Amino acid sequence: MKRTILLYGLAMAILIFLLKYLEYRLFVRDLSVEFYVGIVAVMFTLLGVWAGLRLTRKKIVLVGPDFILNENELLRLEISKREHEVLRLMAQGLSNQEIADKLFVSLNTIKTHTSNLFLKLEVKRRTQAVQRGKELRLIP
Amino acid sequence: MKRTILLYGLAMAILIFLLKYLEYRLFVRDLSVEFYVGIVAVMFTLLGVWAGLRLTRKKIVLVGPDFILNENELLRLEISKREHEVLRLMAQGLSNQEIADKLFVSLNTIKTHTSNLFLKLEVKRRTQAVQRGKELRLIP
DNA sequence: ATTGAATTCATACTTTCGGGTGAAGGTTTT
DNA sequence: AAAACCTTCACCCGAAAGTATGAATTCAAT
Repeated sequence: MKRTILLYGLAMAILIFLLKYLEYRLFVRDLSVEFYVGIVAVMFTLLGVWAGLRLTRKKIVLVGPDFILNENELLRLEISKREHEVLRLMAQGLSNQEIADKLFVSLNTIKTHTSNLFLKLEVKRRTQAVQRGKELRLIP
Repeated sequence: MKRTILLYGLAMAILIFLLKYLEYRLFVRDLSVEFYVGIVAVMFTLLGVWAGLRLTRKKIVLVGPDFILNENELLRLEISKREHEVLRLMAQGLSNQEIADKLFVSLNTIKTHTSNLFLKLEVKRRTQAVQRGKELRLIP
């Protein structure tokens, strides 16, 4: 905050210096006052934008879509589409049987997928898999 | 966005009108150019601050501590301290046995706690309990 | 002091999970 | 075509999780 104020003051000083310089140059050359005012207006608008954002920057953060799939990790860990899908459903608290029903495959198939997932994610339990999946942004 | 630009334009128009008015008044009264420029600078600085914040406002959000315990829900659901603690550890991917070891109690005790938690949270599995716990802000 | 809730533990039983192995059918790549 | 990979499924086994019931202990509140 103190730093921001100092920076603002510094910027102000530089601008005032520039303005004085412009004032000297432009008045000597007899340019219109409107043009001069325009430059002042533009410069201070930009300064205002900059200062305003700077003053609030520490409290703000960009908000994008709150989940962006990390496809690199999927590739790196060699997780297939089906496995990814199973991981998603697992993260929703479904049992293997429920996942099997939802995907119209057998319970054994899901077990295979989950086992492979645990290997690839280097975890031992589904709760940990969900955690890890979220950490790596594989699931929301 | 379109609205913002329109508002900015409108504000600009008003300011320009005011400036013209000031220009007329001040020059008639023979006030210094520096004073005039100062007013322009201040106004456009403020305009810049306002416009800058406005242009980014939709993308920003206040950042506080990222977890605030919802004690009301704990009371409402009649979840005891011990149960809450178990829920926390459960959310960290620990098995019942690991939780038991960490709390220096028997496995059976943890099972009792988890069972009661599932009843109170109205879920059937630990993965769902973790989900629910996060939804209700009982755990980070 | 008694009531009531919380915590602890046990036993017994069922269900779900997870590990290991193997294998058939399909697709893609080489 | 052959190799490599994905998906599917099966069977077995042990471990973990979850359900039900009952009970002893502690601790706060009435």
